[in-house]
Amino acid sequence: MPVTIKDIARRTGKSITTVSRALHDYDDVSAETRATVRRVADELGYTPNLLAQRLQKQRTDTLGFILPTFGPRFSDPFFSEFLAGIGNTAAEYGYDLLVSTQPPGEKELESYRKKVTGHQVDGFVVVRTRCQDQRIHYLREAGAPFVAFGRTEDDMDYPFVDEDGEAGMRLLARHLIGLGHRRIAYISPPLDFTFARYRLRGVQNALAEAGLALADDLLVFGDLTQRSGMAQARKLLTQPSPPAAIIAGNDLMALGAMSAVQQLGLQVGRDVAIAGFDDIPMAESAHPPLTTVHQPIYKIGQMLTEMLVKMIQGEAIESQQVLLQPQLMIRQSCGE
Amino acid sequence: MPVTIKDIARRTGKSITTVSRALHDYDDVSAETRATVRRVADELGYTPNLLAQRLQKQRTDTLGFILPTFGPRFSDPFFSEFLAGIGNTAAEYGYDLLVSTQPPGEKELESYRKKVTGHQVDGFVVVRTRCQDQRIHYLREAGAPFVAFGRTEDDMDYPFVDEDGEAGMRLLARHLIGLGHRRIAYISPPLDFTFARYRLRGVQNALAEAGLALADDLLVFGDLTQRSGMAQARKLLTQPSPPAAIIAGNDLMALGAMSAVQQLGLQVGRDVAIAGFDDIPMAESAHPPLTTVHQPIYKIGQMLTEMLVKMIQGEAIESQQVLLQPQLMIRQSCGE
DNA sequence: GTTGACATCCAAAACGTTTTGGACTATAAT
DNA sequence: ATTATAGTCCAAAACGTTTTGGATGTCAAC
Repeated sequence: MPVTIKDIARRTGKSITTVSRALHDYDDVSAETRATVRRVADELGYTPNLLAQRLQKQRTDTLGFILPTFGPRFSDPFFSEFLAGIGNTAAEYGYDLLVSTQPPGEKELESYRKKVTGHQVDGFVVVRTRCQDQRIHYLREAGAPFVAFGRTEDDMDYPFVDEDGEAGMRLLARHLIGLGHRRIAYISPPLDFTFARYRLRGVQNALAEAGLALADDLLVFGDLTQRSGMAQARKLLTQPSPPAAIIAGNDLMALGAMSAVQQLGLQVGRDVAIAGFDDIPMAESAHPPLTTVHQPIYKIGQMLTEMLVKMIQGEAIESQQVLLQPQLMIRQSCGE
Repeated sequence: MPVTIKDIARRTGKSITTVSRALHDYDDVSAETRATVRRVADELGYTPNLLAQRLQKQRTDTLGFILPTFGPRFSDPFFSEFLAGIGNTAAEYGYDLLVSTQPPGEKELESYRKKVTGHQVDGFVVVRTRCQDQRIHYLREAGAPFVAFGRTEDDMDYPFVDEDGEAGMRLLARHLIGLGHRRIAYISPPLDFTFARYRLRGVQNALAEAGLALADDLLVFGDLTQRSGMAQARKLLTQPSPPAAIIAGNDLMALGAMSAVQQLGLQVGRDVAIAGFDDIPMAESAHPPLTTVHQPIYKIGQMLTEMLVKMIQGEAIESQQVLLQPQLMIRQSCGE
């Protein structure tokens, strides 16, 4: 039923070779033939079978992106913005995007492998790197092109874009210290994420600089969700000697922490300072607006995709490893 | 370099036919041959070339989903949850998900067409239907399997899942009226979205029931983003006679409206009641928690995907058109 | 000793493209 | 009159599978 190149060949009386070449502007087909082939193709409503094209060309013009979903109800604004960055840029370069959702674990690597060896994608965007990241090991070993958002802790010989989370957290913690806070708590994301280690280090460093330390009872762990930010903040605030300021490892948890503060009848910014990291859109319009560290998520998606496409096309890329400098967004959640 | 069925054939001394059939458990290959083929395949690390498989089988085991992004910085928690619903369910049934981002408009339809006629996907999930939806017209005409989240206003002869937004808004508006509010404003999403019409109708009906009417100065339009919710709420509240309650057509705008209220030095729930629609995760932990209408987004993604897969596989589906009954989530943003 | 049934195998076609390596014609240069 | 040179064209191979339609051999039954 669908119209193929063969139909055009039959209709024009030309060979399929000629039709193919006419459609691709080869110069060994006369202007006249090219014109008729084009016309007939239009009349018949021909569109190439991309499967066949790809099988023949041995590339898919498709990028892979596996969304690390934790639990079924998954809703991280971080990822929708990142996805838009990748998706739009991929489209710009004529690439499609094959998206999977897959919680980290056993089957995760299998997903990557299947897509690589099954020739489903030309390359991968890896997101939210872990300290020892099997995905990166595998892709390197398999020789598949890929780029990553984030670093790893071991061998880092691969192209990535990341923001300097350590510097970001240092800025943020210094800001809080500058506001006079001494008891500063930190809600850390799980430490198997590389970014979590950098951010923790940033907090610790800034505190150490000021002669302070991150006491054990002021370091808690959340799972990046708002819910866990709320729970952990409540835990911190109902201690015998609660902190005066709480930094969360990401904005979602910070927003959760703000809820906890308010539920305890306290006022964010006056009674307790709250700060986050990421600067998701929600941060600006939260109440009060959240002090945080900006991360240009959309742009990072863009940069990564451009790098990946260039790698796939064999072009040289200027800088393989980009470390972005963070920008502090001072708003009202830490007081004036 | 990659190992093909031909390599296995050579290694085992069998034909490629036999190898293929051995790998697929046909019963016309001896147990012994099957075993050796399997062993050699494992040794060589064979994985089928999915492109070739698909070309031959004339199906792709891939579902398409085109994300209607508005503007570059796009971040709607609604979609990340929906995407997780589709993605996880698709994976469960062995389907991949091809995601594009594409603002509504000219090129949008071209995206659909290219993926359908190029045999890139077996079917589509269409989201956020419009009153006259070209996408649906096209897919119907092209005979491509698809399901939609939402209805259209004209011909509705296609499989969809939707929530009864009219009923939902009626519940919500009645609730506000029950709380004693008379001047109730509504921030509507653009009316080319079908769901926007239903929701508006729901508000109007409930008001009419109570002998009220939605005055012209109490009906404004936003673009679904938080920013526009804030702007429109500000506009409403700085009028000569501001409303006592504001309903927003979705949660994101409601959250924006809450910000506007607070920025004007008023208190949400006491001075102005605010309500939304969708019940995104953020709604529950907003401050104060947002009264809204629940919409099981993840589950809708699941249901749609299951329907679509069944359609593709030629199975009958029990109900082609599902209209979910809404559930009111009463929280604190409208007072006690 | 033919017939049928069964088990096991495989060559070739097919899916829809692109590319290779010419073939053919007409004109220009020798 | 031969040889180049362009300008057009196309048959066939290739990409890696699956499926079709037998082929071959063995064994039992008649």
